[in-house]
Amino acid sequence: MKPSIPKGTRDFGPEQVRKRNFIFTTIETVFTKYGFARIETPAMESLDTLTGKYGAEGDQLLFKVLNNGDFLSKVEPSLLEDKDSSKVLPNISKRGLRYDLTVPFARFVVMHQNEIQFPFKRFQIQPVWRADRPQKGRYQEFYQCDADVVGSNSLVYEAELVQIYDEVFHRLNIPVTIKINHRQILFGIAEKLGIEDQFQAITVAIDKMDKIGLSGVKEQLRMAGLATPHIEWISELLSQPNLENVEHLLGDSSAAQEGLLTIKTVFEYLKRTSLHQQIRFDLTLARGLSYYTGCIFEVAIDTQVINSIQMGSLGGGGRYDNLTGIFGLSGVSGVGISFGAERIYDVLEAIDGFPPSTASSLQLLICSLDQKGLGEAFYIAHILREKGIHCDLYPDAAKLKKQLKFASDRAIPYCLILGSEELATQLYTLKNMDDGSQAKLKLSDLIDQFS
RNA sequence: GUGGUUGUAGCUCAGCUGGUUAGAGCGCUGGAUUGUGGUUCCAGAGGUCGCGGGUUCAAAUCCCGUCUUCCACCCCA
Repeated sequence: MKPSIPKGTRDFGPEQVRKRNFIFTTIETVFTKYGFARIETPAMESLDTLTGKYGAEGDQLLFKVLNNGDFLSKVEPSLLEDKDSSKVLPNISKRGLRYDLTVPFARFVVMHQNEIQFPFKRFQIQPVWRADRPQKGRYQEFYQCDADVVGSNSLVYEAELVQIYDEVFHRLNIPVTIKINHRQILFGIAEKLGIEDQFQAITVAIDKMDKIGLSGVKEQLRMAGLATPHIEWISELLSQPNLENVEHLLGDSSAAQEGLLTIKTVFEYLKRTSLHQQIRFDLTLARGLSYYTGCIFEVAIDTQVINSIQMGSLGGGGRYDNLTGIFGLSGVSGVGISFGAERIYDVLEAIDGFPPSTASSLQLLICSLDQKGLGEAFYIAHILREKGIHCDLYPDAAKLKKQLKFASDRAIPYCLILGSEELATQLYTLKNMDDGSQAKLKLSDLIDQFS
């Protein structure tokens, strides 16, 4: 059979793993510095835990795991005849692959609430799975890097998370804009116009601003059934999207007031920190229909600095008031952010931003010209490794040409050559692969040179 | 989920409206150099043309299905 892997999944070779780890360890370092502790949760969760948390569309994108055993025999024959998948599904699948890290985390918090000290700061870097249609930068298996704080309403965490975004992208050397908004400000628009029931339609339309422009948003609102004066009013609001103007136009909405105050407080906290990245209030940021209730964040490439790459958001997050409520623990507020590692990878690849590969961690390769030399090479490798020297031996007494090419291809800086002459004199030929020079050394001198 | 797109040697790609043994560059292997790589020269190996079916005297080429890739929606990281 021809080997293949499922669509939207990937293998990672050594070089890709190195580059990915550069991203992961950078994120981990910063998370840890801010006091977040790493946890891990299983790839599979009970389907009960996952379904209904991501909306009807999200449920469609969940990967379900079939029950073990003869699962069909336990299903009512009438159910099978109806061919209604949604009815049969609960009978044949109890588990699914996690869709994100936030819901499993909420489950974790509720299950371990008695062991956890609040506010609890945790981070998690693990793969998640979505049965989405793949595109470039969108996969069915991909990693998320999440940091969340639960059990506190304090806005210092909003400010901290902004700092984390700032520092991670500074360390990765990617210029970004950190956008911040507040759900209550968006709700204020609907409230002010007295059309609270249209809140979702309004946010979905506004969210597309940077993609389809003001006229496109107006068209969307029209299709959603908003009255023309309302559309014009929203249009005016969107064309003056700085904090002062929004305050002026929305100030008499109580919801918007709360949101505006929150944003101002966060900016106040950040005022005396030296941020490297652009941070901007952005009224058009809406973050879909997800569970956020307070501040929302999104990170995108700073197009003022880099305009050559089209790339969606590199991260997002926000505050959710009652995430653990569905698992029976109410009154726990949380705020969190996520990094899109796959997209960050693509950006770093595009701007050539990865640190240069030290192609080999090996300091030297031991080459032997005959069987006797190979035995000696094995022994010398053992001695050198005991001294902590990174070395390897070519596994056969192949042609020297082949062995040197092997070292050359792997950018190993030195080769030690063991032939009959070297064995007889106990003086080993050390070849510098950079300039081609050679020297004869005793084993003790060799150890001195490399340790 | 809707509409479109892609698949030829290890890699990047040619192959026009169907017509003999499907090509190139790079890479790989061997030799020039029987103990010296990264340069050069010479030679060689390597392909179920994504998979399955159909049309035809004849299919990499046309048709259908399927998988995969990428794109636009939807949504999202």
